[in-house]
Amino acid sequence: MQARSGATVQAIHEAAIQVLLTGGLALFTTTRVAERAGVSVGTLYQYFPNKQALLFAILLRHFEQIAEAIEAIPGDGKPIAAIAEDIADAYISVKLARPDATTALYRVAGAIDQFRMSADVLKRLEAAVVRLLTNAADASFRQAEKTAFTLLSSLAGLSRGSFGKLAVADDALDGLGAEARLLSAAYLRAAADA
Amino acid sequence: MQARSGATVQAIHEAAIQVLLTGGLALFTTTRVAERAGVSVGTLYQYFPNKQALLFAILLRHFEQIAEAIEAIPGDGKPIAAIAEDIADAYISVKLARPDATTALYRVAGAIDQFRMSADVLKRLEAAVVRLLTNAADASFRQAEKTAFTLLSSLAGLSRGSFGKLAVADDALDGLGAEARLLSAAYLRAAADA
DNA sequence: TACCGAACTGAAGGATCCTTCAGGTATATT
DNA sequence: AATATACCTGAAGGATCCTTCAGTTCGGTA
Repeated sequence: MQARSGATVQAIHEAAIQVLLTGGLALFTTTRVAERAGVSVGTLYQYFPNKQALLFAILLRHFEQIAEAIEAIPGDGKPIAAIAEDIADAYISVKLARPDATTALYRVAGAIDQFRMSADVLKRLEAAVVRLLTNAADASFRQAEKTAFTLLSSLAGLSRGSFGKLAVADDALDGLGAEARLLSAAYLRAAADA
Repeated sequence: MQARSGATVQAIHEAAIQVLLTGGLALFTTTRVAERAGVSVGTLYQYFPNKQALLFAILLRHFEQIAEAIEAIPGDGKPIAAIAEDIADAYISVKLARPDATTALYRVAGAIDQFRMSADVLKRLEAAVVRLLTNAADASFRQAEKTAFTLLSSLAGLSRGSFGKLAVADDALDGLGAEARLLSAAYLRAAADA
């Protein structure tokens, strides 16, 4: 009995991403999403109180996936260089796993007050990085929170930039992983206490 | 005779930023912008063919300001460390000069197909950075374009993240300049040919 | 089979919004 | 002062869109 509804939510979720991908925010319509999901608008509203909530839900889930990926990194005292690459890999791998979803979500980001609505997930993300920094074998961080924030923000920027460029250059994603590792390692080395 | 219209365009421009700042994209309405600018909707449509064009215009101008700031950096062979800090300073200073405008524009970014609509300015930005990298006294860059892109993207991410955090933390901008310099210098050092 | 609740449908209400255009007002020129 | 030109006004047309809800279908149960 739950099977039906579960599949429906999943379908709506997926349809939302597709609609976002094809038409952007401007054509992101509850009716259109429902249609694409193969259900009626009424059904959509049975699972999401309003349009914003739907938008927020898919954004939230994406952040959670990134958080999970970073939390899954073993925390035993590895050298900072290794940690840096692990974080970069975790971050980028989630983005690359669903390039379409990633692209779609970058279009929503502006419309939603990201920090006010998903401050918890962002904190969780930051905490996951802080934990890794703190456990580094060969370095310590006086301002681990700030360092984690800068690292995550810059990785986000690089990712966003690369996916954005995809619209005009097919090879925009080439070497993204390598650049992310380079950036991550360089910054963490520099941010560590001398 | 041109004075009137010039002031009007300027007023609309400014009003657009304010409206964006108060209500976000959802409440960004041609009528509202016109009202805030102290003119009628008809006047707005005399200078901008449609809503998107207005949005695009303010986004474009912002990018141009950043490009100008980076192009203004002297290109004589300075060490890479100095160049890195110059770039970071130029970038961040534009953002900090009008924090409200910056915040407002980050909300538009998603709605507009950034790369398709302003590819020229972005290329110009990238070229300005490439020029500086090429003229560095103590380093050479095999892939100057890619390095410039990564640098700019990561700076954008850090800036965006910090301004976004402003909604929940008043001191989010503290130390932004220092972090940007640290990030920029660390990455460029690492990206330079060994 | 008859019944019940969960899940789903989709037309319609109510609210904006974008854009146009016929007409008004200010400034400059002759 | 009269005329031409540049600017500006704002009501209204036309198009969506979000959201609701009375009614229908489906899966399981007695």
